[in-house]
Amino acid sequence: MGQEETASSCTRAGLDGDEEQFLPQRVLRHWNRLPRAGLESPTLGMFTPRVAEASVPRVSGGLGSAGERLGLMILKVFSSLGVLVPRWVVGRDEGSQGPRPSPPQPLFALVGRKLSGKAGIDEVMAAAVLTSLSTSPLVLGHPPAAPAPEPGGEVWKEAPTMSSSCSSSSNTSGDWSWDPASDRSTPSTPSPPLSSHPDGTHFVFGEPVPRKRKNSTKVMFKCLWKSCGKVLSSSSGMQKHIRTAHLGRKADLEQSDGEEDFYYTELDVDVESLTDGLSSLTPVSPTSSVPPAFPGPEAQGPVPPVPLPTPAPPPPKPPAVPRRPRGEAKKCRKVYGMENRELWCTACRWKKACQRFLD
DNA sequence: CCTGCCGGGAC
DNA sequence: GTCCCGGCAGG
Repeated sequence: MGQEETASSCTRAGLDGDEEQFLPQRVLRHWNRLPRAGLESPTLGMFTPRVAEASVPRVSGGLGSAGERLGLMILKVFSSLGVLVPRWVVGRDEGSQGPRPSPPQPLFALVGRKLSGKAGIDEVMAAAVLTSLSTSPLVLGHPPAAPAPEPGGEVWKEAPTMSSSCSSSSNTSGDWSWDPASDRSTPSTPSPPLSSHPDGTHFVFGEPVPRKRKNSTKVMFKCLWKSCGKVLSSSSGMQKHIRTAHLGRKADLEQSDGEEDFYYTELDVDVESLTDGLSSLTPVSPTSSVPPAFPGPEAQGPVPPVPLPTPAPPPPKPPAVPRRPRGEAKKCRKVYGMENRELWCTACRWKKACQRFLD
């Protein structure tokens, strides 16, 4: 069947599923094609794409038509990447009610300060915005529901909303869009400053990252293929690995179409940690690793000491986990009967909690 | 007794 | 990791 067609259409309409994690390399590729005017390269691993909406850049800061062209450029770049520009990038909402939570200072202002107007500046600006985005917050967003059109601002549906073939398996893990409401509800989300810091450091989620690589770090290449995670020290080696191990191609393929690039990413590896093994290489995912904001009573305050269990007497059973109450729903056994055991969900077949008919 | 599923063992 | 089953608890 048209597996590749489906994949490519998903890529165009927006990344989904497994494809999501491959974005950083794509961003980098675009980055590499742009004139960069001495700008830093984008920080990898900061993109978790999800197409939800696009909005037209409304230029703030009096950039005028240059800013508009920049906006179009950015959207062009992002649309070709299959990524949409989150709302805060384009600096909307200046007239809306209430102060915006934090980060969304329009990037245009930043870019406008950095660069003077010249022919061809659009691409440079777009590159700069890529840089800025690469250090921008990744906001866990709402599901790709209909975005509320911005009154007074043009709303640009650049990329189509995700096609049905792509959205069917949509989940919330990679949603990527600005949602002021949800942002307000997550006060613990660090409000990252925009790309450049006066002292020349990049901030990634509040963590200052040295602009220059330290001597103790080494660039490694991590395979992003599902459940692979292989780390190699050379990109060519990684490409070879992906070609042979995952793409089923010949290792000595003289000319590759570059597809391998989608399946690995760079890592800055602390050399010292290498001596402890590579197990700690898993890149910190800005989305998944952020603990849910539980402003509970013990959220602040001193960290409780390690709960040392009282020296337990030998035959004592830990208090049993409370059995989950029996649900109302009929489970596979009941629905299909013992004679149709092959129709049961796996869990039911294993006498585990039913996965098909959840309570 | 029937049902759901926890805990644990085999592979 | 998958797969299986003894046995327990609730109905």
